[in-house]
Amino acid sequence: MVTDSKESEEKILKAAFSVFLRKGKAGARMQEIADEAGVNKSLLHYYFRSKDKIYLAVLKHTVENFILTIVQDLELTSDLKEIIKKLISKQINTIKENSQIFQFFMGEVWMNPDEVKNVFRETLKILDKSALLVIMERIEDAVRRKEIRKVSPFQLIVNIFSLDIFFAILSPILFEMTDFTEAERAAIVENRAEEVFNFVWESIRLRKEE
Amino acid sequence: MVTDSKESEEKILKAAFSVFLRKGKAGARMQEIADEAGVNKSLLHYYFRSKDKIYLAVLKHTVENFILTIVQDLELTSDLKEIIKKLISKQINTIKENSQIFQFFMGEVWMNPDEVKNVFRETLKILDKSALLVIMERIEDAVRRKEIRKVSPFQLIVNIFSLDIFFAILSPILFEMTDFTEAERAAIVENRAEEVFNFVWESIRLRKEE
DNA sequence: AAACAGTCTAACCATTTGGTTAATATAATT
DNA sequence: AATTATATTAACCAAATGGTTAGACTGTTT
Repeated sequence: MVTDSKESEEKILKAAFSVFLRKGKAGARMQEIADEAGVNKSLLHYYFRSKDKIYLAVLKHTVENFILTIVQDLELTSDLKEIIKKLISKQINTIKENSQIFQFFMGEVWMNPDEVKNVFRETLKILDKSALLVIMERIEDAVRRKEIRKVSPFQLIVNIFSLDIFFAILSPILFEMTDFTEAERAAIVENRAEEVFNFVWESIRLRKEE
Repeated sequence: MVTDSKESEEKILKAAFSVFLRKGKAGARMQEIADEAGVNKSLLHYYFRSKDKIYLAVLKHTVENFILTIVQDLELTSDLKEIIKKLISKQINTIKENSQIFQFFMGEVWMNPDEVKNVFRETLKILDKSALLVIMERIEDAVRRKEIRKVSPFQLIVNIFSLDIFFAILSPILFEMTDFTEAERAAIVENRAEEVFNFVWESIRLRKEE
């Protein structure tokens, strides 16, 4: 039944997103995407020309998500401490809710580094980076005001994101190295945002006498 | 020419390692492995039964590398500060030298989480974990001696490794967000170990009056 | 030197895969 | 209602892929 023209395209994209995220570029199958979209396989080639093109669409979406997660649009509290606390908690929540996206991204970065890099560059041109710039300014402000020690805003943000994402992706495996019970593990995951904030803030805040 | 029996097996393994690391499980091709090993494709099935089995061998090797990188065998300086400094610099060097392994690992974790988890568990049983335990004890000692603030040894080690590996894998892409020149980027990469150590140490060291 | 066992290969196979084609169904336009 | 443009599908195809088989080569044992 020919119901609706552009809805098919969306259904395909949605299905492609789901399949590529689960199987990766090499593992994804056109037939599986078609099935999941409830559509004939030829239609995939009708709307997108090839597997590569569909993959590209998915990759774009993924990269956008990735960047927006790092940046995060925060209400601009004046207090850097609050800004960082909110940034971390928002990042961790976003990662938790979309962990597949980030795992996929980490995987594809290595499989198709050039393609990912290109898409990354393109996406950066389009996206609004003001939120990131504001945070960086706040960090520099705080350094000037001696609220925190001298740090590179870029490296600080990278450090924060590292602490957020790596744990989110690998914690199930890392826990294998420990004797924690299920309950303890859950508690650690639950408190990760606080732990990261503490770790970061203790590192950068300036004490009175220093 | 039939030269040597067990050398073929090794050549195959080596080639498999190279191909799987570059292409991932789904993207790797038996023929490519055979070619790279300079061997008939049937021989792959003669020594290993299937693609899955070869993959498993590669995965095991990878996981071992991964764990050994986290753990690192250090000479046991008495000073925790020195231990951490050495741990970070060794981890970063290992990651830099074998970045493919870690990128592959991060990718496979999400594609075959259960398989990876199993291999991880198995490998943990075999490997000598005493080095890790010693470091953890040192951390707890240092807490007792009020050299550092109260931290969970597990989380501290995870945090350190996060800061090491995430940057190593993603820095080329993250730099796209900045205006750094090539020289500046190189300098940042070069100094990453020091940056991480500072970040960590500033976070955990206890000041006199605290 | 004959028999044997282990190693290795060429040829082959069934299945899967991305992609194409030609025809059909539906919606839009005249 | 006839024509045209757009969606959609079933059937098909060539190439690629993991795997098998039957035989050949080589070194060892008898």
